[in-house]
Amino acid sequence: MKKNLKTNTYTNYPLFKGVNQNSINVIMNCFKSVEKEYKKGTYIWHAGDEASYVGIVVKGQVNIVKDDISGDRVIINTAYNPMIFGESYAIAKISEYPVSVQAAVDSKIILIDIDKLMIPCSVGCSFHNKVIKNLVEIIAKKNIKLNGRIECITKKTIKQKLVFYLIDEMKMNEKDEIQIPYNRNELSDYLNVNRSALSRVLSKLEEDGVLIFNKNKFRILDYNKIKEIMEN
Amino acid sequence: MKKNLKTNTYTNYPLFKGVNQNSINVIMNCFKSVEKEYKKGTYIWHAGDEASYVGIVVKGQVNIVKDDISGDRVIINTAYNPMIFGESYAIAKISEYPVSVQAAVDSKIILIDIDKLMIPCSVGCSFHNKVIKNLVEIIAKKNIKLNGRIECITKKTIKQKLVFYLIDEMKMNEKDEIQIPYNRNELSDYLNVNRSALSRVLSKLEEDGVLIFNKNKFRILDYNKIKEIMEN
DNA sequence: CTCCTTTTGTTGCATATGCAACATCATTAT
DNA sequence: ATAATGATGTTGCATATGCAACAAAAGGAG
Repeated sequence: MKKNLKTNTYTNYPLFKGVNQNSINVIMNCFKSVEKEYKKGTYIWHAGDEASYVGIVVKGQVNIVKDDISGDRVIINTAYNPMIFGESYAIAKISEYPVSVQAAVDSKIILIDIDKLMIPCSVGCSFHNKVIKNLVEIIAKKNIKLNGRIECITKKTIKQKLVFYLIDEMKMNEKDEIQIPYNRNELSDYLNVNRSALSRVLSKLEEDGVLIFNKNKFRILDYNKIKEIMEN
Repeated sequence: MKKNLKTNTYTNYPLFKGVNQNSINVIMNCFKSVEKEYKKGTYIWHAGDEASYVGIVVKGQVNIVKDDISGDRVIINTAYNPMIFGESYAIAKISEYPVSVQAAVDSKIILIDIDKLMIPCSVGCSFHNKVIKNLVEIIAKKNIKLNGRIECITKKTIKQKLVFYLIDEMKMNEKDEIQIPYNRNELSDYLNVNRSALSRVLSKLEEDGVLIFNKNKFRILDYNKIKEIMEN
């Protein structure tokens, strides 16, 4: 499971923005970080576990999920390379994770010890403070994303939630055809709607010529109708 | 409108945790902060405005809201003394506020210039870094609260949303009778449900002996029934 | 290829809730 | 006190969608 982290480059990771590879290597050792692989469907951690790590997605995709007593689940957020997850609990000093993290596909994750990350160390880690500053910016952005998430979920109809989500993703990727990181089941968990009801709405939208889709690829055809949907 | 800030104490504000009053006074001047009063219903800022300030609630209550094209609104969050708002946009360097902030009651707000807050100054502000660290912790906690918010909104029924919210508030206040910061209209915006439908559910819950309420005071009577509701 | 599993789409039915219109009660101003 | 305004509760109706059960399609393993 363990691996020599020095062989990888992490300069493109937001967490290490502005830090050169040599420093990252030092930091990584200083952090006592561990790289692990997770098969699709397995959990990086469960809600209720002791909050000890911040995760970096090296490969694959993880969903931050909340399962409830009645067997329902919501996908609260999704992280893929080069994103991180669990950082808020580190900073807010929460003792137990309130959410679970599950590998959506086979994934490779670096787990960093929370204490090591937050307490600047003495030797060799001159860039540690830089990392902490990066962390702050990441959290602030995630915060804003969560606001958008709430906006999406609170739309009245499935149609509106779906369209809001798709348009939002398209804006972010600056493309009018996007590939979403969810299958239907996951998308319904993300939008917080029933899967079959979602299918029904999707079929209707395609029938009405609003959009076309194939698997997890979506393209908007009629922006006027989209606008109409959102204004309704 | 303007006021000499030195006359007030701010040591109990999370933003100034660990900073003594003298330093706070220096910082406040260094920040070029302004104290303003807002009548109930007026806006501290609108979505789309240039993001220039972080707000501190000195008195009253503000709702962070998102209005959409179809005239619906969601209350994303609520801040009262001694909370702050708008800090994420400061740190994430977002140019326009995506949300509006409205005074829920007559309120007194300190507005701090974003740039002044984030860029450590040279003279006299030795505690500036401390403030920034406080800011980080605040954001992380808000992040976690937003997760809980999503969990609440995504409950299936109005009954479940309501109960989830009330129980959550009661846990936080460690009381079994609470006074919520919303009237019915605001509560419906917060839970993202129809006001009259909320009233209907409330009446039903009272009729069934699950809880009692008067205005914005709520008390749980039957925890078994509560449990049943959430497990259903 | 065939078999099995997973993913996705379809459909009938039940129902929670959005909506609108009105009633009741509380609050504030004159 | 009276009037006006706002907050809250009530109710009938329409409907979006949750749910369940099944069908169809796609993907993987042997």
